[in-house]
Amino acid sequence: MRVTLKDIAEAAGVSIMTVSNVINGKRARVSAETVDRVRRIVAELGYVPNAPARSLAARSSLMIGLLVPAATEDSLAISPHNTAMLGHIERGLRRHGYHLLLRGVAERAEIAEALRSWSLDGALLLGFLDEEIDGLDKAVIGTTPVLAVDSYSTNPLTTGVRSDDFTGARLAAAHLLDLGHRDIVFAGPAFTDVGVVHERFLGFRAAFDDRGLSEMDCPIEIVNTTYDDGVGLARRLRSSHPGATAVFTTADILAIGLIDGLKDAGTAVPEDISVVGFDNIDVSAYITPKLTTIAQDIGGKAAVAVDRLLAKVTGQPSPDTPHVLPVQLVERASTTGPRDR
Amino acid sequence: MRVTLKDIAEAAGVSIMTVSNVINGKRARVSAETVDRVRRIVAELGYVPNAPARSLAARSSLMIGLLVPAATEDSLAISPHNTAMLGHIERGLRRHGYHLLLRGVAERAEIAEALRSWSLDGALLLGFLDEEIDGLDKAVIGTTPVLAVDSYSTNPLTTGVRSDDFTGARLAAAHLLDLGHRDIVFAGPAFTDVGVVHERFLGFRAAFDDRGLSEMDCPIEIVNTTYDDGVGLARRLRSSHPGATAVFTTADILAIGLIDGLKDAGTAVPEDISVVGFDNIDVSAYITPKLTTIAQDIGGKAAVAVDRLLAKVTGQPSPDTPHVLPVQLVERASTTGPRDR
DNA sequence: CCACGCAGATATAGCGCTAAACCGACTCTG
DNA sequence: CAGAGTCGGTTTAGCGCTATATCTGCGTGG
Repeated sequence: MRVTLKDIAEAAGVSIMTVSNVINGKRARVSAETVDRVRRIVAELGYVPNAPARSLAARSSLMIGLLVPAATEDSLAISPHNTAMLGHIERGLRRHGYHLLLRGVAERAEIAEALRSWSLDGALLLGFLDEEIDGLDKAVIGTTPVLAVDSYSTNPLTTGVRSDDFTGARLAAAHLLDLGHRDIVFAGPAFTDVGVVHERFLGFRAAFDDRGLSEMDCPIEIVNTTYDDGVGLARRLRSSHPGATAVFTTADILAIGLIDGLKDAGTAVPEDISVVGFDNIDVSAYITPKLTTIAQDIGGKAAVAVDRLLAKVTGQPSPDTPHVLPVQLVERASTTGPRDR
Repeated sequence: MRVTLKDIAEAAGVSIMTVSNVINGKRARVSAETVDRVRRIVAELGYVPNAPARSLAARSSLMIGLLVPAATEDSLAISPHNTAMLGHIERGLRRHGYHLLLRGVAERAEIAEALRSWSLDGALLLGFLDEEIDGLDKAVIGTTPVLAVDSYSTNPLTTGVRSDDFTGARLAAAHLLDLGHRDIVFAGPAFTDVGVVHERFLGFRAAFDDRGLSEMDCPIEIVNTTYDDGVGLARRLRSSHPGATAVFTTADILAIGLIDGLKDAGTAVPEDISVVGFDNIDVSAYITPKLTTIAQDIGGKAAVAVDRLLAKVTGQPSPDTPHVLPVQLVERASTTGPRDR
């Protein structure tokens, strides 16, 4: 029924190992004629190697796990930014001959389980909280190469790749300040004293410091990063921060919801309120007004993540400092000077 | 180093099979005390089953392949609609204890290879061309349950799930006709005499027939379904179809590009040209004007696909007619009567 | 009191593949 | 011309797990 090495071996009149060697390109110890013959029979019989068997014997599966945080609820499980990363990562891995096991992770414990069960050759952790990454010690990870993307964890086992969030936020805030805004709201998810959001907050503050505006009040709005949360924020913004003339958000999708919510409430963007996003997802260029945002190099981040992980997988020592990708301000139409119509 | 069944067995003073039975919940032949003891030791030693070994021995991997068409070029490999499906499918599979192997497929032959190599328990084919699905005979598929999503192929091996494309297009065209449009362009990718796009074309024409407008000219614009293609279409629309007052597109992302292109060229949407999309991806509600489109029940489609596939996987006979999900017109702001300002 | 069934296990035999050791026949080479 | 390679393989020994017998007491009914 299923064609195995044995079948090929019998048909070709050689041993099973010879066939294996041919298939794996270890032609060193096989004559050219034998290679040809085996190749022909493989094609004839439509042989396809059995991956589990290969994994079991070789202790390598050519499979890379991609773990992404997933909500247990019914909301969109994968963020737009992670979705964009996903496509690039899949392509990158495929080009290198690896396969991708996609796994949404709802609870912390699942990370460990996912890592160890599938004898994965390696795993990429996309956008987890730093404390989750911190918790991954040798006992949990075992010997699986793991790399965290977008993490500020100092866990040496997961040293990975991220964007320059600090500079991004600083650029965004500088842009708003230079336009003349002074009452700027920082909108993003709850953060502790470390992590992506915290870093963006620091960058945001730094722009004020740069201009000697350290004493200035910077209202913070804690809000999740979905479209609906943006709409919700818009609803309460006028009452909670009546004087605000600009909002810096930590995610484009949040900014987009915010803009739509503001427009629905009759607040003009950018005339009444300027909005800056972060990520530069595709959609940001499609909306009206086109979103001013901080562009992350998504393709670059994915490529570095894949390269670094595969290097680790093939046993090369990996650097112990994260690769930080530059970001840049993409000035579009959602920002202008205050009362500047 | 790695904890195996053998280690547990030794520690518990039982045979390896007893441990295996406990782990797989076949407690029928194991006493309650033994179950407890083994359970405790499993937890203590942090045992996690080795999936490849299990797959090899049990000829079942708990892995479902998700194959999506992928461009070889650098463009976004996964369409927005498939991306949306992806999230729902992953969640559905995870809830049932299955894992997801995501695989972009650039060439036809890869489908066969992907299907057979990973002793997948089943596979979902997302949005492939009908002729590609047709080519999947017993010899290619083997015994792997396979289900095609969004296909009109009559291949009984892949009978799956799709939306009611015909009705969707008919609704869209009817909507435009009812608004008074007569010169409507059909914009979508090249199609043959079968398949999603063809079906939408038939539905589009049917709306004309319904109104006794069979003789009416329906210009067709062959265009791929990306944002950029939409922009490109906008550029040539005025010259190629100067009289057109409305465009029906086969994908939202194409419609969005078209709208942006038209706006850039100074053509007002919907005042000068009405645009209807298809899919109702999230973005369609974010743009300005909000896109009138045909909503597919993405969550429903994903759920049915998962349910049907898993039924097949567990050996239940599967229906030989595709599950067709209803669609509905979502009337938003990108359509209005011609010259109706 | 003896086959007989049955709970509670265990022993055996692979699944399909690979790593590593081994082997015979040649070819060098000093 | 003996010892040391090389070539072109083959054999052996699993990887960690599961399916399928098989075994061992022990209570039972006839």
